[in-house]
Amino acid sequence: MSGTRRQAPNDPGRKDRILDATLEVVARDGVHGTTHRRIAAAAEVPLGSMTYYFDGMSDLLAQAFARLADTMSLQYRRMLEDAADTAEAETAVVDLICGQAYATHRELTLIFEMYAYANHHPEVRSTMHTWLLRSRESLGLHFPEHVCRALDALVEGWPMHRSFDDAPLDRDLVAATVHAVVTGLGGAAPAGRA
Amino acid sequence: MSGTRRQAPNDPGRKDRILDATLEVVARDGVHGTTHRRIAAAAEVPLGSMTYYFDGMSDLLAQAFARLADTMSLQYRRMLEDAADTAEAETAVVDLICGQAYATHRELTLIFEMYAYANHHPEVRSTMHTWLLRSRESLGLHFPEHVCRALDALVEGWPMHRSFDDAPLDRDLVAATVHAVVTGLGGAAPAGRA
DNA sequence: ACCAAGTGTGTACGCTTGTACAACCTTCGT
DNA sequence: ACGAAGGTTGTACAAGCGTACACACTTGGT
Repeated sequence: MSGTRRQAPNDPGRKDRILDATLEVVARDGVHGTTHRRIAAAAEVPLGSMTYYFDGMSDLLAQAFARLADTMSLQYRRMLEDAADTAEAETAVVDLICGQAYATHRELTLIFEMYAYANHHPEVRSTMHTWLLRSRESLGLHFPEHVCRALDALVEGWPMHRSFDDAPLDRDLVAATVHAVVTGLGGAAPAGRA
Repeated sequence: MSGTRRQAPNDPGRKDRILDATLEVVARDGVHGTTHRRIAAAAEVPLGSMTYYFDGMSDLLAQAFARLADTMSLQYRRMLEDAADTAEAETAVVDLICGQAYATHRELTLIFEMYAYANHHPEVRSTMHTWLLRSRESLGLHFPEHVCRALDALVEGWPMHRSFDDAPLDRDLVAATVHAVVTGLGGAAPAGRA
């Protein structure tokens, strides 16, 4: 009457360690410099584990990126959940953009890699799409739909500039812009929409 | 009295054709799937030409991406030069975002690849930086500095969403957002700046 | 017509890669 | 205590890679 499972894994949690190591290598060397061997070395597991736990390189990267998307989505949502009113929500959005806690340099690098990779791998592309929807949903806790779209574009685009610009982001400018979008778009959808 | 040049190239313009082919392959297979052999096939030149014209793969990609940045910068600038007043400039920005003429799907894919690659290659990173400055300069033809920064973030971020969202971009919403940013930030810099 | 001199190329080599798999090891039910 | 079943790994291999380079070709000056 014992279950089908005869033996527990020798090293539970190893799969997760490999996924973490994958993101580490991708952040350091880019997808184009990521190999099974480097990941194995980073995770301190034998090479054979790569094919044992994952069905090839695409599968490995797909799962690693899914993990990244999940982590980021959760942070995103939490920051907006913690806001009590619209004013605090605006501040949260500014924080997301300025990246004190949200998108560190490492994470930004990973996001770039994921974007690029997603364009050539439908499975990752769909993960990306879900992430997008989740972000919008989080913003939706405080703002109307059309404002969410505009804000999310800012949250996406501005940190990217931060990544290639020497000058640090001007927090006051970001705050002013967010405020302009929120109040400027008003409560109603723009002309031409239902 | 003849110059130092003893012989003209047999096939002038081949270097450019290789660069174009490189972008073609990168757009199709991503940087991680780009090889000398595929580029050579796409450009219909022998494999030997790769090492003859370029000093390795990094050099090749760096020059190809520089070409891309140049093309895009020029389009960007032209659209803003053609605007006669601020209202037309706003429309131009909306066009840039909605991507009728500016960032096609192919170009967007290439930009993603370049972003990702730049994070691991200082030379490309600096190309990226120059591009950023040129964009801002183009916007500067019509808008004050701080507005340029906000607008450029939108031009960057929104098309990225377009790339992963099924629903087409809502032009009216984009126009309303651009207008909100331009008028909302007003003529003066936000508090806290000189 | 011919000869340098520079342009262009086919091929070969050493290396790294992804992946498979036979052998080993750990655990659990008995 | 022990066998069997499934978890785990070291190693091997074929494929594909970047790169170098000896050779062939094309051209311009005379």
